[in-house]
Amino acid sequence: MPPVTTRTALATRRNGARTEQVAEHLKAYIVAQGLRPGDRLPSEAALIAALGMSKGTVREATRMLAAQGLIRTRTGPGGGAFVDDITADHAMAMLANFFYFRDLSVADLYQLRIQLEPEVAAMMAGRVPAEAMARFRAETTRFDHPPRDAEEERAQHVASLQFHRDLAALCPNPLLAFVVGFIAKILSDLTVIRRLYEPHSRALWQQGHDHHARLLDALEHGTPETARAVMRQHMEAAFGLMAEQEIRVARGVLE
Amino acid sequence: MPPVTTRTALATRRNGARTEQVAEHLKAYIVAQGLRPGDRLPSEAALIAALGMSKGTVREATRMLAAQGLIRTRTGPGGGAFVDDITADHAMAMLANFFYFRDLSVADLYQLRIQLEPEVAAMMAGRVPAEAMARFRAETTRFDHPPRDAEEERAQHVASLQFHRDLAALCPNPLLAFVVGFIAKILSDLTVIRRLYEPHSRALWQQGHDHHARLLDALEHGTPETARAVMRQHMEAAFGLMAEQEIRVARGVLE
DNA sequence: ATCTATTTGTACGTATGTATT
DNA sequence: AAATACATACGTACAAATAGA
Repeated sequence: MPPVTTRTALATRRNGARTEQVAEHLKAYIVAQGLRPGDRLPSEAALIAALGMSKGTVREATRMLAAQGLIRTRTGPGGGAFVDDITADHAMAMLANFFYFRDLSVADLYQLRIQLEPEVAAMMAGRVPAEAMARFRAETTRFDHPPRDAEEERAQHVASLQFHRDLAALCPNPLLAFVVGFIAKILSDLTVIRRLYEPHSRALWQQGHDHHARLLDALEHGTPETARAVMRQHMEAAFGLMAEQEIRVARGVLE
Repeated sequence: MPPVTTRTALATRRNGARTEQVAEHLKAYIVAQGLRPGDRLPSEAALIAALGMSKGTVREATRMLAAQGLIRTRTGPGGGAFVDDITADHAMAMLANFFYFRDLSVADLYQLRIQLEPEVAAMMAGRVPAEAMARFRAETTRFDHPPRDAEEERAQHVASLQFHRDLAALCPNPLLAFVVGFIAKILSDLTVIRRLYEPHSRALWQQGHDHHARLLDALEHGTPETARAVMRQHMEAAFGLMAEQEIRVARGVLE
C-alpha cells in the first residue's frame, strides 16, 4: 500500500458536517484497509456503535458514497455496504452533470476527438478481438445504403458513434478509453445532433461510408500508423462538415 | 410545484427505490424548471408534503445530490437546497475515484498529455491575460537553479504541473481545460512521482528549464503554431524521460 | 445585542421489506 | 416454512444555524 496522505479534512469541522465526517471516515477506511470491490464494510449497526452517531447520519453518509458509485448496498442476511467498482457509465454520467451548466460546442468536442481518436485507432490496429471485429462489420450493414430520411440518418450517426464508443472501450489505456467514450456519449446524447446533420447529401454519406470501411480494414490488417492516419482523416472530415455550424450544445438531462 | 407522483404509484414500485426516486424527481425538477445555479429548490417540508415521504428519505435524496455537487444546502431562514455549479475540482475528485481501482501508468497519462497540451498552447498563444503571464513568469524563479536535493526537485516538478493546470484553466474549451487539468492533477497527486524523477541530472534540469522559458515566450509573443510546436517538444521530452519506466501509478486516496 | 422565526441537521424508536439459511 | 440479519422507511422530538425584527 502506498503511504496514506493524511487528510486534514476531518480537522476542519465546519457546520453540519457529521454526515460528511462519516463519509470521509468510510473512504479512509477503504483506503487504510486496502479494500477491493466486493469487500464488505461494517454494518449500519456496527457503524452506529463505533462512531456514536445516529442511524440517520450513518445512512446519509452511505447514501452519499453510493451516489458517487463507491459502494453499493444489499439487504438481507450477509447484506450491508460493499465496495463497488464505479462503472464507466456512472463516472460519465457524473461528469456530464459537470458540463450541464457549461456550454460545450461541437467544435470543442471535436477538438479533442481529432487528437485522441487516432491514438485509439493506432493502439488497436491489429489488436481488435475477432468477435468484436465481426460485430463491427455486422453493424456496418446499417450504412450500406444512403439514409432515406432524417430519422434514418440520425440512426446511422448514432450507430457510428456507438462504434467509436465500443472501439474506445477496448483500448488498453483506461484514461484514453474513458475520455473518447465520454465524448462519443455526449455527442450521441445530443438531441440537436439531427439538426447538425440535416444538410445531408449522397456525397457526404458516401464519404462517411468509405471512411468507415477503410477504418475497419486498417484496424484489422493495417499498421498503427495507417490506422492512425485513416482515423485522423475520418475525424477531420467529420469536423469539417460542421466546423462552421456554431451550434451550442443544448443542455441535456441531469443523470 | 412539480407534478406529484401519487403515493400508491410509489408503493407499487420495487424495493429500495424511494430515495433514488426522490433524487430523480429533484433532478427532473431542476431540468424542467430550467433552474440555474443559485436557484432554490422546494424546502424539505414542502417535499415531504408534496411527495408524501418521510423526512429521512427526502434528506437522503438531497444528500445524494449534494454528494454529486449538484446542490448545496444552507440552514436558517431563507435557507434550503440550492442548485450548485459543480466545481472543476469536485468533478475531478469524483473522476479520480473512478480511476482508483484502475491501473493508470504514467505512459497512459502522457499519451493524452502529448496530444492535448499542444492544443492548449496553440489556443492560448497571444491570449494569456497579462496578470496571468506575470504570475507564470514569477513562478519561473523556482526553476532558475538546478534542484539541490530530491525534495526541491519534487517541488519544482509539482510547480511545473501547477503551471500546466493554471494554463489549462484559462483555455476557452471547457472540455480540453478539464481533461488537461485532470491529468496534471493526477500527476501532482502521485506520491511516487519523486521516485520517477530521482535519476536527475543537471542536463535534464537544463532541458526542462529551457523548454519552460521557450514556452512562456511562445505563449506571450508566438503564433499558435509555434506555441503548439514548443509544447509538443516539451511533452515529448518529458515523456521520453520516463517512457521506459513502467511504474504503475499507486492508488492514492479516495476523495 | 437579543430575541424570534425559519429551515436544515441530528437523534432515536419503531415498523416493514427483503434476502439468506 | 420459518427464523434471522440486514437495509429501508416513517414519525417525532430536539439541536443548531442564520436572517431579520
